[in-house]
Amino acid sequence: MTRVLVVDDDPAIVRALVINLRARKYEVDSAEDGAGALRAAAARHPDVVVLDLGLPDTDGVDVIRRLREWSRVPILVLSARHASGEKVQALDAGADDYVTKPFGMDELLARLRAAVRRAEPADGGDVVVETGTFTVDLAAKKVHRDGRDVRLTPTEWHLLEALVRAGGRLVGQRQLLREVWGPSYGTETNYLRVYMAQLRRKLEADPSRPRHLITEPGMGYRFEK
Amino acid sequence: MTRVLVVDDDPAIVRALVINLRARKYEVDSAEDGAGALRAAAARHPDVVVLDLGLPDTDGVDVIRRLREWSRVPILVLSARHASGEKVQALDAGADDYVTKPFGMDELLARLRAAVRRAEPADGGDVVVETGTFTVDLAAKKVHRDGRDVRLTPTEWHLLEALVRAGGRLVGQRQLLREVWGPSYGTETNYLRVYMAQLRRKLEADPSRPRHLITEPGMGYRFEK
DNA sequence: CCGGTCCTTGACGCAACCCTGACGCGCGCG
DNA sequence: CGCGCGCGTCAGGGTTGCGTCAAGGACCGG
Repeated sequence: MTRVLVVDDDPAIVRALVINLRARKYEVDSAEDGAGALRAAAARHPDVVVLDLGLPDTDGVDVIRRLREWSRVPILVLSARHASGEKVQALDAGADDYVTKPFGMDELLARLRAAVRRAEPADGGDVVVETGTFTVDLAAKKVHRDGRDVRLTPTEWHLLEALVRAGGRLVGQRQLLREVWGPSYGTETNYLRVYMAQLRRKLEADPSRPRHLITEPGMGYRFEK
Repeated sequence: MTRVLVVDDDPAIVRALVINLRARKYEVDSAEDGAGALRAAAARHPDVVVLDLGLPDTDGVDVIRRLREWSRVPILVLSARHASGEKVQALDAGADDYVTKPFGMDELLARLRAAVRRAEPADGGDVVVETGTFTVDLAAKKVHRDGRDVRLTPTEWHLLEALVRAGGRLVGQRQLLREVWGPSYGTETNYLRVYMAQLRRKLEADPSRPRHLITEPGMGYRFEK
């Protein structure tokens, strides 16, 4: 879950933001001055900071600078000042975006999404699924087993991907055929038999007794961790 | 030097931006419609795009989406519309920032600096990638091998860069073609064969048995350390 | 005007992949 | 008990995809 730190000395604005963000499944912390903001940022490591420039104790730009000394968290500045000098200062100090009050909530949320989205892929969001015998990396399109890479043909990979993406649920033969071979297929269940066998030969410890690539007779197939 | 692509159908705005940017030592390209923008982006690989939403040929949001299919270049949207719906659309399509006309030049420049600054370290996590046989310096655009520089042609470099930037993930042939040759390509897989062979000849210890520039038959290519 | 570099394009051989048909087996049902 | 059905296995043949080489043309600098 994405964690947001909201910093503003106006309780009304904090409340409005907290309610809106929580409703959208963000995890929200808040602070009402610069010192509290820096403390909260250090303690909670938010994924994005919404920062009002007009704080009671510190100059907002100074808060940005202090934050930037050790963190790259996206900072979205909120300010009542329209003067371009303020904006330039804040942005050059390390802010990522600058929104003037009064602001539209949906615009702010969109800017927030943009800021978070940008920061994400740096971490590397590969989806890896592990079983007792092998490992599937959906992002890298790689399969690992016993410390070695397993070579899969395109069709084999598509089939495995469709099963793994289903996340343990049963996938009907029709659906499987459509996903892998295209929408005009649906009855060629022999394809499934052949390629499931090949997958099991490459991935299962005992291909004749599959533990992860399970067939549900008459219905379809299922991937189990 | 930072390369900027300016897209606007109003010559006055383009001229103003070009002059201001050039004065600040940016390298500037420009386009006046969506098609030209996509072409220029593919050909020149800008570090940031300034994009007007009101283009004559294409919907601006569509340009963003097309760009995002193959590129992560920061996009700064310029628009005369203040409606928040437009902003949300553009930002969610993949834009990084949204500025309404008329805009202050210094504010725009500050937002541009912010966008570029953000993008730099994201790519530059490991600017230098080493393998057992050769070294790729993404920042300096140089390849080292056995203590000497390897001379790569522009196309060879683009291809290598696209693979290395993927960080071990498989890159599909379509995507590779689009990133290197531009969005209008996608089926010319023979290009890939020729240039992969040249890269392997220059970089692999045994070009006929590549260890780092791997082909996954029917799917794409992969760079491995 | 000439030489070199780089990109594009075509042809060819070879390996790998996809499809297909045949067979065996277990199971349920008539 | 015989039969049909669904599934797993195997092997062969047509086709595709990949690597390689070489030639033609555009572009640039001398």
